Amino acid sequence: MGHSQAEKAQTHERIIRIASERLREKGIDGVGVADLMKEAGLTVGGFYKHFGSRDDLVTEAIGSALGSWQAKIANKAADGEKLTLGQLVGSYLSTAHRDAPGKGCAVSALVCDIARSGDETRSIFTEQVRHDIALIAGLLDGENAGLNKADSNKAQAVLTFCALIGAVSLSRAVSDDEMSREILATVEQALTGTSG
Amino acid sequence: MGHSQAEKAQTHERIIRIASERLREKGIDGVGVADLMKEAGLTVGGFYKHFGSRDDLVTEAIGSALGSWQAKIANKAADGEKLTLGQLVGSYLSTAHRDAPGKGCAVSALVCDIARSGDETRSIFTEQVRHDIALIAGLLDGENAGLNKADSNKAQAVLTFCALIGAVSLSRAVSDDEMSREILATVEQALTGTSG
DNA sequence: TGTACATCAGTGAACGCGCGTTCACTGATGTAC
DNA sequence: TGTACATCAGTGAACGCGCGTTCACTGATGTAC
Repeated sequence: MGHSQAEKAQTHERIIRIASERLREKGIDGVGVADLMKEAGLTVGGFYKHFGSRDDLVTEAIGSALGSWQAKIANKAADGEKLTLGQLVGSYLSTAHRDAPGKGCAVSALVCDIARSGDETRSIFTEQVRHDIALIAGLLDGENAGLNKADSNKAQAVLTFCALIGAVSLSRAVSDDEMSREILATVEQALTGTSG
Repeated sequence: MGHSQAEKAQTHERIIRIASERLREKGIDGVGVADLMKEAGLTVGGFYKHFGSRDDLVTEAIGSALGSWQAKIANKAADGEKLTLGQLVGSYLSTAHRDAPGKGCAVSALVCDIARSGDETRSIFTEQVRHDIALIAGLLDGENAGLNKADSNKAQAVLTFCALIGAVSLSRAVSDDEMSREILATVEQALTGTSG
């Protein structure tokens, strides 16, 4: 039952990290405060030393979840050579990503829930989407040597983003594994093959 | 408090219709049995004369919701001349559809929820998606006079479907109206303009 | 450097509300005679 | 055709469980002297 300032910060982050995974897996209404604290090795009561309410945690955890995937991509890009669109699309539309929503992109895991959420969450979400689309548009720069770069890249980036979100969402909801894989493979082919 | 066999069937359909709208609007966890019955002009207790449990209702209502949008499209096609891809995409990506999820396509309204649902619901969903993709592929027949019709149409239909779902989902979750409209307009342009 | 004391992260029981479900009851339907 | 009776859709109060939140308490941290 010891506690220092540093420990509190660690605990806080631990709760957020667990919550951000469980939220992506089970949805906003699928995670309970008691279960979350138990998984963090704590008891319920302590929760309110970290968050004003369950809603506050959800807002913070979704923000964290939205950022974490982008951070993963950024790390991958920073690690070695620069990231290509093909790599991004390939990993996004992989069965590994489909099967691990908790560690994956929060946009495709939570779009529906966020559409029903409050202004704060939706506003954080909006900036994330804006950022993601810009990131894709940037990657298109390398591939498209066409005319009207800025505008056409932006449009192509929006289409690409929508297709990615739609494909992963559908591949998770569909119960037929063959169809699920077909959706992922087809969209990957369309976005990285002779498209754009 | 009167009741005949015909009245019971009507009541059952009324509950399902209301539930299918509210589910699309508020998600699976967002609708309560008591509220639903109240909106249908009834009291809670009677619910179990129609459904074994809340889960049973949800399964049936989602099935109904998934079918209803397709039925709407079918009617539109049957009414006058035959439906074109441009018309389908245009109405799907309209702000009217975005702003009325309760009366719109259940796929984009509930993908995330369905991914977390039981086998029965996901299986019904799967067949609906299969059907929708076939419908789009059929519409592409009219427009694409290219080679390898069957295969390329199927692939293009999958991409189109994913983009539609993604675009509407995102347009609803984003809080910036300008960005929301941009997503819809950009994807419509990409799918009906010089794409494919 | 040691000692007394305030702070506060974490505990775990208890509270209270919402909601799905149950149940005894009502009265119109519709069948049996 | 009329009458007695069984059925069952719908009522509304009550139950019980889950879950978010509160609260009195504990004991290590870290500051004041």
